[in-house]
Amino acid sequence: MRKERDGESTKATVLRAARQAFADHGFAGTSLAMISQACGISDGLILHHFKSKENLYRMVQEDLAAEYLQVINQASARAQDERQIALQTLRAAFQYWSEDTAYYRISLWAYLENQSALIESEARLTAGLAEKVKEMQIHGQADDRFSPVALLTMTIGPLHFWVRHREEFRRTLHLDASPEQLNRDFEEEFIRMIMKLYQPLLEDQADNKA
Amino acid sequence: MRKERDGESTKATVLRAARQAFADHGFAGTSLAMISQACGISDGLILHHFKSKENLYRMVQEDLAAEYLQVINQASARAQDERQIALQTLRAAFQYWSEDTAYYRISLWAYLENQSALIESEARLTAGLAEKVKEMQIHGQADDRFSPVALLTMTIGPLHFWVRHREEFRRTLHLDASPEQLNRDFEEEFIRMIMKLYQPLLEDQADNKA
Amino acid sequence: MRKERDGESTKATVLRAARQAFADHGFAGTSLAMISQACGISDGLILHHFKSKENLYRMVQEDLAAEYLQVINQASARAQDERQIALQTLRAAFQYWSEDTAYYRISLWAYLENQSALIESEARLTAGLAEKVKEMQIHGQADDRFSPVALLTMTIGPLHFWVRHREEFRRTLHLDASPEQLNRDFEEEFIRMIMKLYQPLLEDQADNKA
Amino acid sequence: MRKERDGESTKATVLRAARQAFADHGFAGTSLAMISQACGISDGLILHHFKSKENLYRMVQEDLAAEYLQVINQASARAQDERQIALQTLRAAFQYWSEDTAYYRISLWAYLENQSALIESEARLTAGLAEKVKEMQIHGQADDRFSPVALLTMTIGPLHFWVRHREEFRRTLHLDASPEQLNRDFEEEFIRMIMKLYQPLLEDQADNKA
DNA sequence: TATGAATGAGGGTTCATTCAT
DNA sequence: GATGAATGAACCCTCATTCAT
Repeated sequence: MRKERDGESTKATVLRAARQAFADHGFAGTSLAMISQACGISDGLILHHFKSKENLYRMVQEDLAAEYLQVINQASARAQDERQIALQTLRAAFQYWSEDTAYYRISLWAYLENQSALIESEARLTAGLAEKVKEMQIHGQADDRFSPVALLTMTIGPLHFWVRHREEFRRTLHLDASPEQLNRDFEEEFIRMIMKLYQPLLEDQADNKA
Repeated sequence: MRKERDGESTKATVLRAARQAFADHGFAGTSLAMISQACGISDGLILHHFKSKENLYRMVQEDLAAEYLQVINQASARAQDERQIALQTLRAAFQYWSEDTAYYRISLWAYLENQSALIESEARLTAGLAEKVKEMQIHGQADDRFSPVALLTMTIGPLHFWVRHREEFRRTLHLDASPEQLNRDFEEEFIRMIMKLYQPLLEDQADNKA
Repeated sequence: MRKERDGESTKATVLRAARQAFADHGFAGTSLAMISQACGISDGLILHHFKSKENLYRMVQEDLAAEYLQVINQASARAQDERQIALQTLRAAFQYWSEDTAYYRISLWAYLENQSALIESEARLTAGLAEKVKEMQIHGQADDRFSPVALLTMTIGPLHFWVRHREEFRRTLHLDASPEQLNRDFEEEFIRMIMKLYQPLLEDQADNKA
Repeated sequence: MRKERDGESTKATVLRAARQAFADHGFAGTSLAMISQACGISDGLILHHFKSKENLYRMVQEDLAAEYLQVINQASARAQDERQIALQTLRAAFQYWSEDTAYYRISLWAYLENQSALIESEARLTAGLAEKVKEMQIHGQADDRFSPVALLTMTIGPLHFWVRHREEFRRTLHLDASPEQLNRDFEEEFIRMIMKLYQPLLEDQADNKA
């Protein structure tokens, strides 16, 4: 059948199918046969290009990490006003995860399966974000009574939680909006909640306290 | 070898080992042989007691769900002051997850592997919590400019995130406290952040706005 | 549950269930669990009474052989006219097989599975029948140009074949009679065919030949 | 070990061994390990080529059905005189079954195990034969006082019975001819019996009756 | 007599991987 | 680059049988 002899396009095809399969079933739950069937490329050839299943998994993860990083970076680059960088980044992350759960799911799988490749990429990202929060605190843009790590946790944690549970919410709480509408609504609420949380103590409040 | 002939204790032994194994490696990643080796009970016997691997998994999940529910209920029962129920529940959940990640991990696995047993138990729990948040809003104990779902997401999401990433934080941010200390510190910070987030608009703030 | 402590009735219950199961699925295809489930008696107890699965199978076969022998003997005993013994026997066999195929099926299984218990009982029966055919030939009641074995084969073979294929005939040849009616019709035709086949050469035919 | 890398020959080898094994022990009684050992091909590879044990069984049956059909068709094609087609077919079937009981046994297994693949092929064959018997009756070559189905049963039934019991006959009736001789003798007797049975009523007999 | 706990072997099947073509 | 034949280990599960109770 497939005799195109184009290694690169073959690899890309495999990576696409593998990403979906790994996202759906994790590393252990995905067999090369599944990927092979999904993209019409014999498992022999898959192994020829990627050495081993584990290596293929790693490449999928690296691909995803790079893609995600790019999305985040582009978002902060797009922000003209420097004060809006944080906001833009947040929105970009939210939208990226909302639209395609592959990254979110594979990142979860990787965590559970102790596959560290993705984890490390995420760790670097987190460290960068923590640094930015600290800067915001220094510039009086974030409440400095909380540690950067704590604020970060309050920021990203809900995003993860939302992506994972939004459908369940819709079902069990009988919310009647469409998934898309629900998502947009939450995004706005989320931004407002984050702003309330981050808002530094107002002077008059500080006075009140005294 | 094993000649105890006590079905109940055998089942308990298996359940304990299975919980650990499933938490560590998920359903697909756990083989009966692993469990068998971990608890010294032949896989034939495991199947004799639990019919199938899937059923064993389900029972592990049911066990966990019941255990967690009990912890939560006991916590809210212990609270003397009615206003503190929410706080107590939050602390109990935080501590339960912090001490033993089995529940958290298996719940994640179940989500990823589309095993619905645990999911449904969680869905019921979430619905109950959303109801409580709504009541808090009615009684003026929570900011009613946000939807209950949104507040809930901002509450539980960070908990999940913390449990999952605390070690990574310690490593990449070079935090020098012990894991236990770090955990206690975060708990306090977390409570304070939640309180800030939930705090209803003060009247004078409302005035300021106007 | 079952605490009647009546070994004999237990054995009988097991034998009944086992006969059906073995008839349906053969020796290899029947598991003790199937029998156990069918009659509500634990497989431990089944083995306690019958030593082994193989022995249980043998007992089922012996039961069947004895039962069949009795039917045949009673038939020939009922025949008042000595000349009708053969006919009665034939009819009895036909009816026994037609009503309950357990004997027929288990006899087939035994043949295929090289389980000799039933085979030997059948062999003795066949030898007896061959002897009777020889006597009929001596008394001028059967065509003596054919060997007893050949006549016997022409007599019993069709019976077996009919029992096995009657349903298939009904289906593929679109015969519209009820199974019971079809069976009765064939029985009569069969008797007539056998009589034609057995009929000794008439004298005038012999003359014609000369 | 096996490094031939010739899929077709491998499949043929497996089919040969499988045919024997299934004929000997039936579907349930045959394990892939048995076949694997018999032909020196690992069960993994067997499954690679045949997908499943059940599918392998089906292919064995299809092979046999095709082979048998060919034998039958060739026999009737060989007959020069049109009146001898029936006879030739009968002889061919008799010889095919006598020489190799694989077809006969597997057909029996299939009947007992309710595996319909072979059954249907046989059903078609039987329907065709019934049609031919009817034609013979129309052309005055077969006694039309009997139904085609009845005549067919009297024809094929004894063949089956003979193949199954000839050895038993030899043993219990102390026949001293060789198996081959016995077989040839029976074939001739069988043909003569069939001819007597099929012979239409002679006119003078009809007269005698009147 | 009766149960069911316990075992160990073997069942069919899937799997990642190797290798000849 | 591409296929699919071939392997062997591991998978879940079923089985007949033993044995403590």
